Amino acid sequence: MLEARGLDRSILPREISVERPRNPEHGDYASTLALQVAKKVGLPPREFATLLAGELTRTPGIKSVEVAGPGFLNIRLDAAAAGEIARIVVQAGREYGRSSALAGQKINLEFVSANPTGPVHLGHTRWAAVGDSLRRLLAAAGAEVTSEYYINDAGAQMERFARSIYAAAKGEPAPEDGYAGEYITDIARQVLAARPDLLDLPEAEAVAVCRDEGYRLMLGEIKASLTRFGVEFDVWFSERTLHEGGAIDHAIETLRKQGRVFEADGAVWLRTTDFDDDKDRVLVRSNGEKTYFAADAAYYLNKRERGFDKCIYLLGADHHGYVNRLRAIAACAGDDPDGNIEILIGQMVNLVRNGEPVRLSKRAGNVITLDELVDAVGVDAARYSLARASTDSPLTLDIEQITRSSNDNPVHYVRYAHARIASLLRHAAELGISRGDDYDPALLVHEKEGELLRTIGEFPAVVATAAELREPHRVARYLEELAATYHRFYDACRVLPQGDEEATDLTRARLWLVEASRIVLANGLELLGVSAPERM
RNA sequence: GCGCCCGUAGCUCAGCGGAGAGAGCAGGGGACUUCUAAUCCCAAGGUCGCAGGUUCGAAUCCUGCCGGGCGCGCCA
Repeated sequence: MLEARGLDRSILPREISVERPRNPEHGDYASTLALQVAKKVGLPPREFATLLAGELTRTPGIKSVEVAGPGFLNIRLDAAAAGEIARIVVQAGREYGRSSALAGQKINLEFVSANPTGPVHLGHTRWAAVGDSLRRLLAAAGAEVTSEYYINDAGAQMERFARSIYAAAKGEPAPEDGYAGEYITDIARQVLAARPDLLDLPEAEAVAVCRDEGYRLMLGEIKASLTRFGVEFDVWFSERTLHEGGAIDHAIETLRKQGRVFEADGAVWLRTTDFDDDKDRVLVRSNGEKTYFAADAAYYLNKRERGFDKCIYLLGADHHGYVNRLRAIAACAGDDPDGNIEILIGQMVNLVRNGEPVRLSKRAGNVITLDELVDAVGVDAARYSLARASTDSPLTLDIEQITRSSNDNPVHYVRYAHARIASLLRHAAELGISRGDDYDPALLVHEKEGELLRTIGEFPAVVATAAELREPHRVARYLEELAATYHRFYDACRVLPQGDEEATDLTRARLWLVEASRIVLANGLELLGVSAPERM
């Protein structure tokens, strides 16, 4: 058609996008192609669209193509073609939604990484929920992903932690720069139980015992909390091993070879200002101590040496000042700061209780911890509530609301859809009705059936996009839409026969659609780490 | 002062170049001899912070303001 008008195909965009319009009146698919290229073709958009429509209408499976508005192409499939998606979903089962969009990428995904000096609190919990979903998403998109927790067990905070436990063991208040909170007292009690001789030891030795035992106990508690939350880490990486194994010296050497290391004022610096950082960073202090930043650099280089093409960091907004310096580490090492390293910043989680904002402080004793949140609302509601919001926005959770009523959480709406399907399928089994092998999609002509088919067909694209953009909340929002579409279908279309009626071909066709819907709901919830119940 | 993020319905938040701007909750009115009414339907609710610009088209991109959050150590 283009050639007939003396035009070259190069006027077409590299990718022709066909999208699913929000408004069902705009067809099963819609394209803005005519609007985009009409000017180059030299025709009014509507006229060009009409030509395209004529071509498309001759394509098998397409029922109609109409031109709307300024030149939109609204495409409708015939029922048989549209219904094929249910067969695809049922046959793919748990695999439906997986893709190879990110195949070949070896990704290191680091998140939570809470200091082993206190319990996992709410800010970390947001990352636990989002990070673990992201891990599942990246894997579903075909990436080879390793989840990793960086344990900051080498700095001065470990010393403050140890002295805080020691003070508690002696029944004294926490040191001024120490950690307060009941968990310190609990740990002190456990340390005393394990080492009844603790208070008889020389102070330096006792503090060392408190540090080692406290660390072991605290890390165990953190792991237990995360495991209970359904979050798995492939690697628990100790900062201390970087110091002890000479990795920091090795890193400094590597950076020095790149010509980015210099000495000034008796300290060793990395010239991060070569790459967008506000100021250069100290690697080795004038007193000979290596900085936390030096460990960060060594850690990044260690990941790269372990073969990861892409190192993703999930950090809280209170650490966003680290973004440029971390990127600068990669750049100083000769890596691509836009490719080998990727830093995601999540905004704060605020809590409201009785109308009063609850401030979060790790030092204070009244922090909301992961365990407390889970005790209050359960794993499913907690994970879902945290994962359904974009991490770009600060999130306010109302403790009273999510504690008070489970119905206030969209997670129940989605899970209920799954339970409702499971119930229907049980009922079908009791009646001896099965969907059979002969699926006739042409029978699914009801408007609500069409909407449901279109929605389940979107799932793979949602998963791939969510993985590429690192935005798990897209999956949650999609599931809410799918659940709503299913509930509307259920309301409008009777599936099983009533009374003395016999099962028909339509009954069986709808059972295919119902099973396909169940599969997509289950696969989507799995990506969020939320359970899909058989009954509620 | 500099940097990052956010300002969309009463509240919590989606949408981030396309077609009267959406969901959940709260509040109003309907639908249960139901395959789970934990649902559905209807009505109501918005100068998409403000002002310019780019575009056939802007909540969406650019610039500048205004408001809010968080950061800017030879701390970790």
